[in-house]
Amino acid sequence: MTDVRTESGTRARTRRAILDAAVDVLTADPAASLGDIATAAGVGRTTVHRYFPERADLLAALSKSAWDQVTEATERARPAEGPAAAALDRLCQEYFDLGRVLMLVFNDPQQYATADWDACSPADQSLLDLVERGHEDGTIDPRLSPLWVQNVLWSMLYSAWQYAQDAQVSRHQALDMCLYSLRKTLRP
Amino acid sequence: MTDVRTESGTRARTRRAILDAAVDVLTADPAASLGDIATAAGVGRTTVHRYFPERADLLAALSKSAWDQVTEATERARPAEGPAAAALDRLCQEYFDLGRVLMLVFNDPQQYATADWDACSPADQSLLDLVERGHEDGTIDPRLSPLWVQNVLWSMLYSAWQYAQDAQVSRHQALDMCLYSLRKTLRP
DNA sequence: CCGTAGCGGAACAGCTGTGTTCCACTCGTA
DNA sequence: TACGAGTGGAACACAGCTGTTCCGCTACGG
Repeated sequence: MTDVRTESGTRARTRRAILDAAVDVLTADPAASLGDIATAAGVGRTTVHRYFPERADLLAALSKSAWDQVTEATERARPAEGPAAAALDRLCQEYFDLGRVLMLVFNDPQQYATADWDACSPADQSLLDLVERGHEDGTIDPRLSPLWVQNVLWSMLYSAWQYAQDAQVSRHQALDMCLYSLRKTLRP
Repeated sequence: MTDVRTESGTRARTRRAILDAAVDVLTADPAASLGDIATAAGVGRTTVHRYFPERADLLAALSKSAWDQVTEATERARPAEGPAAAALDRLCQEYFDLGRVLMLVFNDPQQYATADWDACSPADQSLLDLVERGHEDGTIDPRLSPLWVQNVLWSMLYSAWQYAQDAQVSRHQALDMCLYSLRKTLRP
């Protein structure tokens, strides 16, 4: 009945509306109340509680949603194919498109850290593997450890999102800058 | 009487203790209560209110403190002397030492945005000037706009702090990685 | 030794967010 | 038309944080 997968069409739709609104509102103000989220979703606060009994449940669902999106994006980028540097390029582009959803799990990781997320996720792992492959095939600077590359990739993405907001620059241009800089950094 | 500059020795000391504790606690949990901060400072909650009547006053003082530290660090780096790339190196090192204080104003800029801070501060401005100088003297890649360099610098610093925490890596090594990567990115 | 500066703690009222319950409303559909 | 699913809103109790007041304590200097 309450199983997500066997939900009716309407229920699934309002559930999504709430989650989407939560992303919008919480990125703007991480301490926003459930009332704010409900309003943004065009929904009563009661309804929010119907779908997510406690605040933590909503946050967990949000975290899982983000996790799923990252996993899908990672698969789309086919990180194991071709030269490592090129694969990392694809990965970067895919992640960039996810946008705001990821700003959340960045800014307060401890908020959204659930059982799924805290451990080294498959997506994280495939990135680390990718970097090691790059060390071997000579397309990534061996002085840069996988963990450091991971850090730089994410923070560079963060920069790009910020840049697209602050400067009057298209998302495409911001991504270009990001890729250009990242390539220079990783180049052997 | 309540003027910060004419405070007695003891008052100045407890004021600092509260501010320091606030940095510690708020970096760990941005939504921490005043009680938590008071406890961390080894001080009664009443005392906190004696120095900072409202929460906003404490946050403003924190913001101002961070602002002052950034300004001092910027001056120490002498951003207008020598080749631009080298000056930016010095700037990066100075900023890195400020550490956690800056994580605060990053993570929720709208929290700490005061009249001083929101406008383009002298520190920000001298960084932007520095990059333009680098374009002219040929030590910084002209394809990278000043604003983008600013974004990258800060997020690279953030990476380094994160890296020093997560990986079992000394702060010095993290800074080395940061500088190495930044140099590669900015190189013409 | 006394007075004052500085502090801690208890107590209080007010506010905001949360979680819950209950009732009424509006749709589709059998 | 009657029914049930899905919803919104009002109302409530509860908890936590905040800001304030007041009282008692300690330490230090004249």
